[in-house]
Amino acid sequence: MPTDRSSAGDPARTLALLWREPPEGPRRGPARALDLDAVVSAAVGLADRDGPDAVTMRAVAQALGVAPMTLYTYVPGRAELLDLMLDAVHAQTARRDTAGRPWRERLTAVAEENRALFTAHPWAAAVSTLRPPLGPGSTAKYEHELAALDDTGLDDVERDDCLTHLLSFVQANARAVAEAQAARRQSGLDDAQWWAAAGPLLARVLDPARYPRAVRVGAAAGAAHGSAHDPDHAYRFGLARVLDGLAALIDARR
Amino acid sequence: MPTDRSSAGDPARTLALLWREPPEGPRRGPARALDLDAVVSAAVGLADRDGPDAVTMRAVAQALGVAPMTLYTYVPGRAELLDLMLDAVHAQTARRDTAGRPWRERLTAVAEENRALFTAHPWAAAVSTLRPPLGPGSTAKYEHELAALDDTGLDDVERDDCLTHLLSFVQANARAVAEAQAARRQSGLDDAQWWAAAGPLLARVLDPARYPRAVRVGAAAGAAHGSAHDPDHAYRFGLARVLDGLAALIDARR
DNA sequence: TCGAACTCCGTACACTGTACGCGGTTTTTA
DNA sequence: TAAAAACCGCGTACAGTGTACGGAGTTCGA
Repeated sequence: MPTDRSSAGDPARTLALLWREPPEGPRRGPARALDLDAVVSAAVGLADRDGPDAVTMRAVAQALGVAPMTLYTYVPGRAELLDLMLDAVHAQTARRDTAGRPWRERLTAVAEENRALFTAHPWAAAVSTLRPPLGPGSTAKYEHELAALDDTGLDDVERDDCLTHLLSFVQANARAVAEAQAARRQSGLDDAQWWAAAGPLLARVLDPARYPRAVRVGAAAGAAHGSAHDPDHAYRFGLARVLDGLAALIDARR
Repeated sequence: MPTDRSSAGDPARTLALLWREPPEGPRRGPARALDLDAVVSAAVGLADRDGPDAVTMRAVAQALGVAPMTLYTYVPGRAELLDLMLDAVHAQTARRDTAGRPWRERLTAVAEENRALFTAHPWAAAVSTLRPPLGPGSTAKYEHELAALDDTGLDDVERDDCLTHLLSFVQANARAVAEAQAARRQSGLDDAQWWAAAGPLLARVLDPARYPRAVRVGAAAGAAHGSAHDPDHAYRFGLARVLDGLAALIDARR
């Protein structure tokens, strides 16, 4: 009987994989054909190209030229694979050195780096970050990002709060982008086609007398950016607001 | 041959359902056993109790005492059902009248109302709001929330920007709550059990020399709120920051 | 009166994650 | 040196998902 007890959802097992800690004791049996990194990077490649839903165990296996069940000797299950994927891309993110620059510029760089991550890996926005993988990649990322809050006069708890707030904003924005992408992929309709189909009915049903502000503001917003919602604009607007909000806290501290 | 062309993903069809516009022309065939509201509220009940994944077509059908395929005479598919569910709960949200109060109080009320919505219906945070259902419920909600930005000196586009920013924050926070709930439901581990299992390995691997800020700040944050991440605290902190950020814009306008 | 349109729905299909167990390979132990 | 134990790869199978298709029964307009 293997020493594996209820493998799925075991935090220790997942962490051991994240940190690439080989199970203690001597190994027997035939040499492995693959290694964990190969599995993870095949999955990342799939997700980058075809979206998060493309990461099925069968698809990853096929990309690697093995049978689906073979993956389970490398990874306890799909959920853990996603954790590993996230930590892997966290490890690869560019980290600008902004030491000595003003805090606003440093935090802007952090936001930009995260935005770049989500641009390169849109699926990453969709996987939960609440309880982050806590692997080497995520930890290094966290360390780097905390450095941007050095010399702000904030205490440790506040630094975590500020960083969480900033990253949560960037992630929310990235999710909006990813959802728009997914919606287009599934429906096969771009924004113009959607409005062409929906417009007549909406015009009949959106009574300006009943919804004066909604109709007016909706039309203005739609005209300003080309579409109903422009995530790029929302990012620029939102980032400025977030930094202004943090400024009220940080500049008061010193 | 029915007049239905490629029913799934047809915006006009979905909008007609949202606004409860009966298809034109006379109806034949036997009287319907259910109506759309019954289907939607059965689905909402299921989601409220058992989470969004519990809303399967088979489960909804069983709750209503009909065969699964029967649902498809009321709703084009699961995606549209989710849109209808969202619009339904949007229609039911409490809307405080804060006319005459200062803008900060009005926006706080809007945030609070949305938070209450997500508390009552955690699944709602998970469904995309990028391109909102645009049904009567969502439209009335939008109208109400825009009223909170009356007399702020902002132009129409800015009002939409500000509201989107605020709501996006509240939704991101609600998603964190929902994800934590889902993680607990699936793993069967509460926060203490997770740390008990993960702690030893983390202690060995999180080298304070390599990750000085991460270890220090992580520990401080974990000690401050009981757990690794406290969404309640994040909400209070974040809302204050968001309002401060908007203040920099609004107070400059007048 | 008859066909069209509509009802509800049984069956079937493609797809998912993954439990179980088998045969072969390698290392450790007796 | 032989047996046992642990491991690899993986074929098969199962429960679950959304939903396409088409049939049987019902109601209405022509």
